[in-house]
Amino acid sequence: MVFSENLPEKRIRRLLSRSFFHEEDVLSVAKNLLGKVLVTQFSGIETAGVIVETEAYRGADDRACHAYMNKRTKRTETMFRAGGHAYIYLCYGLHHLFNVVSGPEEVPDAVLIRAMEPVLGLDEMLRRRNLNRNQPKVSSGPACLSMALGIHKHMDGDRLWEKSGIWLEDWSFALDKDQIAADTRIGVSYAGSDALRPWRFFVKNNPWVSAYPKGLESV
DNA sequence: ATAATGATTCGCT
DNA sequence: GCGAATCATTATG
Repeated sequence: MVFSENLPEKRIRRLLSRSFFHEEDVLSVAKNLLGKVLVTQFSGIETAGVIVETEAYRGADDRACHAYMNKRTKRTETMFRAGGHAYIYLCYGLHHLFNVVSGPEEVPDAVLIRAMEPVLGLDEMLRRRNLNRNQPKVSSGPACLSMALGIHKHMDGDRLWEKSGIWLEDWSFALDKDQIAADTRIGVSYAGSDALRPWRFFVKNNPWVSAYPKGLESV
């Protein structure tokens, strides 16, 4: 499914409420975030994309999660906050990866946002990405997505339920269960058997999804 | 104080 | 496909 082909003239934009991040477990939140719109606004310039790929990370029992075994460090402290905060950290020394904290306070679960389809402020995103036309690599993959939206680790801990610099919206894009597939997460081979968990979720047949498995199983 | 290592991407080959 | 870029975080001494 491609979202930007049939954008309605009149878009009804609703800010995602705080309860969206609280009321369900991290796997459900990861699935529910598909089709939602991630928005940033800096100095009057608004940029946004429809989320098409996510990964769930669960602190309690998931070796791929930074807060595995509920490990508290300076970095993971943000994950222990209540659902709806941004968890942003530097990867490989140069990429700012964006996550949505989920669940109640003290439960260090988060959803990595891996890919989105641009729907607002494309020109600005192309500028940030140093590209001249729309294509998947504008915002396919977590580092590309962050660069397109201007996300930086200094926004770690920001509140996503308020229209400050970064927030989430519902544009009423409907997604059936059979349009969502699950696969193993990317780049977590160090996590042993937890690397096999099918905790990556993505929209089928969307060109911005960063990697497709051999078979496509609906969730 | 030192060393190892990524929830990655890009540009070549 | 491969290697480089590039550094905060973390564990260990």
